[in-house]
Amino acid sequence: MQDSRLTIIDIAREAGVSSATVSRVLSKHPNVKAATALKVREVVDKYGYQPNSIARGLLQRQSHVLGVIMPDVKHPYYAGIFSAAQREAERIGSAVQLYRLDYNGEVTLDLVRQLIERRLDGTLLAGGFIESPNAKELPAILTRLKQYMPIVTISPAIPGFECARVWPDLHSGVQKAVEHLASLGHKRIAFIGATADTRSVGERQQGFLEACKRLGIDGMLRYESIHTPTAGEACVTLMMNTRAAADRPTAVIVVNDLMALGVLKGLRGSGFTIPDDVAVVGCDNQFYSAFTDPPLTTLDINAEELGRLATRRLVNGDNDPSPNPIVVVPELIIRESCAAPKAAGSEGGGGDDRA
Amino acid sequence: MQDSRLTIIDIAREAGVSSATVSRVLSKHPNVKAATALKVREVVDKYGYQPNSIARGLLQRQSHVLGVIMPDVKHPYYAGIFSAAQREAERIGSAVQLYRLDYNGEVTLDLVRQLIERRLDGTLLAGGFIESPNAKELPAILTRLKQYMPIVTISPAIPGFECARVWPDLHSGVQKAVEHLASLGHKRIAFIGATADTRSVGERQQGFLEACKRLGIDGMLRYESIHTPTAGEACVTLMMNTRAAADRPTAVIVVNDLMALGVLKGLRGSGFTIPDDVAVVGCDNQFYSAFTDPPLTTLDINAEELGRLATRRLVNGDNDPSPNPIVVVPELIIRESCAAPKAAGSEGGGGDDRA
DNA sequence: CTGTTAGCGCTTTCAA
DNA sequence: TTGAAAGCGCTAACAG
Repeated sequence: MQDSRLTIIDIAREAGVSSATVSRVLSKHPNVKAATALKVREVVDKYGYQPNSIARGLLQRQSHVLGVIMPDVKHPYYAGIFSAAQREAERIGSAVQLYRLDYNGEVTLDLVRQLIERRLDGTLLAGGFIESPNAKELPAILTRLKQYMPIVTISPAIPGFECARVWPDLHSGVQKAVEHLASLGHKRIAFIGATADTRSVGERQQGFLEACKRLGIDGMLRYESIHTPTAGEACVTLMMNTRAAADRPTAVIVVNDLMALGVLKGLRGSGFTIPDDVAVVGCDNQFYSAFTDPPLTTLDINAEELGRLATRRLVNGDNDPSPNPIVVVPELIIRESCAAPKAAGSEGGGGDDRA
Repeated sequence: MQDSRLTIIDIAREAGVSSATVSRVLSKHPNVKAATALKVREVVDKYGYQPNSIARGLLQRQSHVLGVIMPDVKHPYYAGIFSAAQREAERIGSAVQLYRLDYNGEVTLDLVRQLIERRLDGTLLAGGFIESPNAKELPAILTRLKQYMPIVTISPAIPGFECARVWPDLHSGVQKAVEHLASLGHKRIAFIGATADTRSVGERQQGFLEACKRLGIDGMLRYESIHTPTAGEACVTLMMNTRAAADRPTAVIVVNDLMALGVLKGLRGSGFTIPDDVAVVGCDNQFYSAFTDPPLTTLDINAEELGRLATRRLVNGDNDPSPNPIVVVPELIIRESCAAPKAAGSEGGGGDDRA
């Protein structure tokens, strides 16, 4: 832990040149005689000298660090975004720092202060907190942050604040799911995980409702703002066992794959066969979704692509002052969790003994 | 993007004091008259001045940044570690940067150079690359890195390199799994995902083999160095359909939960009932493991705890010069994927029509 | 092609 | 209790 005290001046002295020359050699500046460069490199290698990028950053006014703010990297959706951001940053020699913000936490002045003090080269924000309708101060805080560095969000438009955005077209994505189900013959479909809290969910709901209306489908919303497997299990169990067979949906669309995991389990636990008794569509296309029982038909919103595009945009920010959002179109991945509904009137699954 | 040019000198001038005084106020140094401090704060607030932590870092020789090097944050195990590292770092006002290294990539001089140039306050390493037996240069490279900053690894001991470590006791953990299966009456157990490449797997294998020997169990190793669901599905399908019912294991232990996902699917696909035809134990206790079909009995190696302890150790590094590894004891989470084997000689599941 | 010089924005003795 | 001054390690004119 001592070598780091070696400075460019020591190297310069040892090589019999000035620090400016060493600097030029190190940054591959052309105007250096080959012989001089060689000698400097020898000394650098001999002592294992490593320039201090903090000092360089101070002078050049950039840190070569990008910030990423999200609620939970453990969630595969965010992990995908973060991972992609890291790879993009790596390509241009930058590092990414992670900052956490609870799902419903507000972007606080404190967090913003930290980002600014660290003089990050840019910040990427993703997560429900951006969409929270009760985050009154959000626009002001983001506006402040934006005075100091470029910002890109993976989010719907934020009223009162403009910046570069990347966002999946959930609205039309969910419509694809409904159309798929309709083409299979479903007439009663439930959307599980509806909530008024986040706009990303709002877009899904709205797409769902519109498609149902257009296609003459009885679409029902099941509200549940917590999108965990546990919540999904409870929610679907209640829904199915609480109503007569004729009133039960023959298909469900779940707000995300994580919650769908619980829906699948709840359905199996109540004796329903998937997809025969009830078809299930998820949203996210997580790595595990091809291995559920049965493999889950789901909407791929391509988190990594979102992260990649957002980071790229952040990095090219200056070329691109105030542009339209980049829209990523989700793709419906058809697996085995959907089939045609059983003929109306026949047994509605194993749920009857419970109702 | 202009305000950041405001420096401590501007504030000092505006407040009619020297920059030293502003500095003292900002860092809550006691020797400042209350009135002076107040005036300074007023000016700071008025202009929204934000100190430059890069400049401060240059002087104080620390960046308040920790580096985390791992193969893939998208993998829930690594995501857990990284997330925990972030939280721990946050507590002490530090940020975490992610650096990626492929599973079998070597820790290169280039990566190490970057860490040193950025003058990180410490580095946390986790992942198979640390364990690769063919990484001949690893000790030398890590030794170099360690000259510049504290290092903690989440790994088995690295021959030729000493540093603080945190590691789960996989050896005894897997024994618990075997014991559980033995107590259920299993006599033929397979370990899926064996490999000579990584020592973390080696420890599992060894624990498995020892427990089998001790308990008089016919333990078989299925080699497969790629631990994906797809590989698990292929591996188990081959194993089960390739041998007569009497030779098939009645239980399998899978090297991790991710691969177990595929094993479960392969087994179902071949017509085996879980747990009656074959019991399955995973390893990791991922968030999805409670929601597989059936819910997976698994060894919880507690990635977040590993990450938390490792980070804490990194931060307290100086108090703790060259200590023993911290060992985390995994816990067997019993769910529904294991049961007693069916009476010997009875139908071995749906696999027969294939053998 | 190379050296001198003047900082980048902050902290920290040392004196006052 | 405060200020002056000397850097932290590097880069970027500007001369030469």
